Amino acid sequence: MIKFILCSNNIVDNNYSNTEIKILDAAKSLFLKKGYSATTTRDIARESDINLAMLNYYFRSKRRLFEIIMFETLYEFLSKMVEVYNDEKTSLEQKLKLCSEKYIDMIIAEPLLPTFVLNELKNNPTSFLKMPTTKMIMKSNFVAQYQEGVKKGIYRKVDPIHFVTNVLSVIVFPFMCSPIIMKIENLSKKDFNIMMTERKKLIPAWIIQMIKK
Amino acid sequence: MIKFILCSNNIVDNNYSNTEIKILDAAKSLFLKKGYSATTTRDIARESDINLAMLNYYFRSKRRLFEIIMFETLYEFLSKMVEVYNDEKTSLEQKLKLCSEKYIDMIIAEPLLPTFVLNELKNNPTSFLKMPTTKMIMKSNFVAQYQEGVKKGIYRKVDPIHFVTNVLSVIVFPFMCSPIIMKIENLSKKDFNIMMTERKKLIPAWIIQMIKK
DNA sequence: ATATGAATTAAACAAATGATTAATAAAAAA
DNA sequence: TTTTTTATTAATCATTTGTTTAATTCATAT
Repeated sequence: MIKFILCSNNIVDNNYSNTEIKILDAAKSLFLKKGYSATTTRDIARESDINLAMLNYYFRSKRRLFEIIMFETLYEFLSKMVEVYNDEKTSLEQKLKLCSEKYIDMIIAEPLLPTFVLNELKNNPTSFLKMPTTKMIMKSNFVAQYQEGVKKGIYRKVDPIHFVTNVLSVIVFPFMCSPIIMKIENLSKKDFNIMMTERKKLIPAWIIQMIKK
Repeated sequence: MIKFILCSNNIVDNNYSNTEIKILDAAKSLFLKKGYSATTTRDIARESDINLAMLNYYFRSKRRLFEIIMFETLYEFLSKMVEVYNDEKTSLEQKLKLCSEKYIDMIIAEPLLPTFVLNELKNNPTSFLKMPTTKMIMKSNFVAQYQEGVKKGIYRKVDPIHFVTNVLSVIVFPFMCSPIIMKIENLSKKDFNIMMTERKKLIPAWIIQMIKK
């Protein structure tokens, strides 16, 4: 049984001391903002207002601290996915609506997460290998419902991986382009979030049109 | 008039000496692979097989070298965009086909580019501000044709920024997820590229279904 | 109250890193 | 050829960075 927990806003049983939590919070914030290499241990010490030596005292090394944060962040991310995708009670169309709402809210709350995850994953794909929930998406109720629809002749047939990829693409990618979109459309951060909120309703409709015969 | 040119495979009039080109090639490759902070000047010197001091002799600082590469990379990326989007002879549907083909080929040739650009842009959005072609996409023939279609009642009406964002999302995002997709689908790099090549045909059809009434 | 272990601190270390220097080699100009 | 400019090299500098140490404070149990 894994005993992990990352940040102060998490609820799972938490063995971490105050100091550890301060370190983890600051480190997560900095790693997300600047990435692994650009974040120094002294940055983390300053931001969390602890003595530099405490980082190594509690977490042994910067690398190990990073890996704990990476694991927790990935786990949190994937858990929220699985939750929606495997709900037996909802239809495919409801799931589409639920997951775009949930993801968009989640990323508005933590906008640096997607770029961070995908970027650090590129440098170290093995950290993803360890995650249990990884393959669950393709075996989820969500995909099964799509394939049923194909059988019934309601939906067009494509490899489910394309279907899932498309859904995630139109949800997540715009956030990764936020600096570009904000620039070319002259949007404030607030305006941008309004635009993303609009998409909560639009995306399910687009996806349905995309697959419906 | 800007006189820039980055790498050996570029053709524009090139004032750079052999040594400079070796440095630029190695630096681009390393910056793309590892990002700015994780790349050291000694890495670049080793990879380009030049003396460490030559980097500062020719480019003054690591930061300045990076900015040259970033500018050139962005410029190259955006130029290819504008080319397709502003072609007066092609229809919207042809443009969709052309641009998904062109982008997918481009990213297959340089798969690290999207993550690199978006990641480094997050750290320094001003570098994008300097680019001239930035706002051209929204004023392109591509967008105009979509809006015409809306007027004619052929296409559903949404803010063009959503339309453009969606097109780019389904083209680019899958590449940024390549480690994930390869993992959950058990694909080799070759298999993955085949899958992306499939999408060249699929994407234009999806987008049309998405917007057509 | 005292002793024991855990938590915290300031200082220091060793390696890495961006940048510079001073000397030398090569190329171009005189 | 000689002079002058440009390119290249090895060595060095000053910081920065991850990590450790040794001393000190704090908390807890005896």
